[in-house]
Amino acid sequence: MKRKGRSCDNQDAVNRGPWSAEEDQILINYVQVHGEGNWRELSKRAGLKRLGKSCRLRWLNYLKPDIKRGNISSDEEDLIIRLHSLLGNRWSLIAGRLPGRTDHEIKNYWNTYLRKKVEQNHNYNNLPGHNNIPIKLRIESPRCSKNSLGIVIDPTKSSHPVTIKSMSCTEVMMPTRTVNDFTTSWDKNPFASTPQDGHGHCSEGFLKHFDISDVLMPYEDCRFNEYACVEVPQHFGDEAYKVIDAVGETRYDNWKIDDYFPLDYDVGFSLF
DNA sequence: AACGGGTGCAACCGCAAACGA
DNA sequence: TTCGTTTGCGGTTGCACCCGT
Repeated sequence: MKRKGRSCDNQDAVNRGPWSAEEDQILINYVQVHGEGNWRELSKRAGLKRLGKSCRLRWLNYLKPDIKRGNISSDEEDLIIRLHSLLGNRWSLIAGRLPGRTDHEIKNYWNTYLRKKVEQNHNYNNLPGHNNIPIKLRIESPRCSKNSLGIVIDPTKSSHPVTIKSMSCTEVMMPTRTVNDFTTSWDKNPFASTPQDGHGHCSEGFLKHFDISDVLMPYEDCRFNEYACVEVPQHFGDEAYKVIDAVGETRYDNWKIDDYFPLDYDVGFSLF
């Protein structure tokens, strides 16, 4: 890849390379007066010998006033790690959950620092089977009054507890089973005693803890690119469900009980 | 002081989606 | 619907800086 401080190719003295303070000021002044957008035209009108694309990048990642740069806090770091494990390299989505941070900065921070840190983290890199897979999944059911069911598996707890949060569901599903064992009957699900209100609805924000080994069967190296199955009670029949990931994005609109979820960060089951 | 390898950051590239005529 | 343009995104790379030898 060629990149020089000043281009000497035929593009009529288009500046490349690092921005000067003067160029920055021109861009800031112009955007303050005329606003963002139409970057190619903006570049011309502002008298910047830069490609429009370059102006956009410079503004969005460095010059925009509400941008926070540097000093990423441990909380932010933690959030980035969890979101990355959930979303993969979808930097814009990750940045969208860190106010003031840009995808650009997060990407760089990840590539230069966090990735190594995470790779060195034994807990992350040495997940023995399912036990340490943190999962957050929500299934929307047409039978639920508020259409939601959430499951969080927290690997930081020594006993691998699972937290279930059910919000106003008329019925609670047990959503996590791995593919190689379908023998455990639904009746064993720990939600049989889910508290309900007088109208047959589960109480808002209901939480229940139980051991993950009760609900997840061991599956050899069940990590990325493996498959897991979500099992629901028989009486849910062939209805289609909506599957939403931990950040609220719809993954499947018409998920059926026999469908599988790839265990990677593109769908419902994800590290987080 | 000189050199070389490692690191971090900013800028660029290619591609695809979104937009608008 | 088509097609050109703009925008957004993620990956890659150039280069300055640091540090050890």
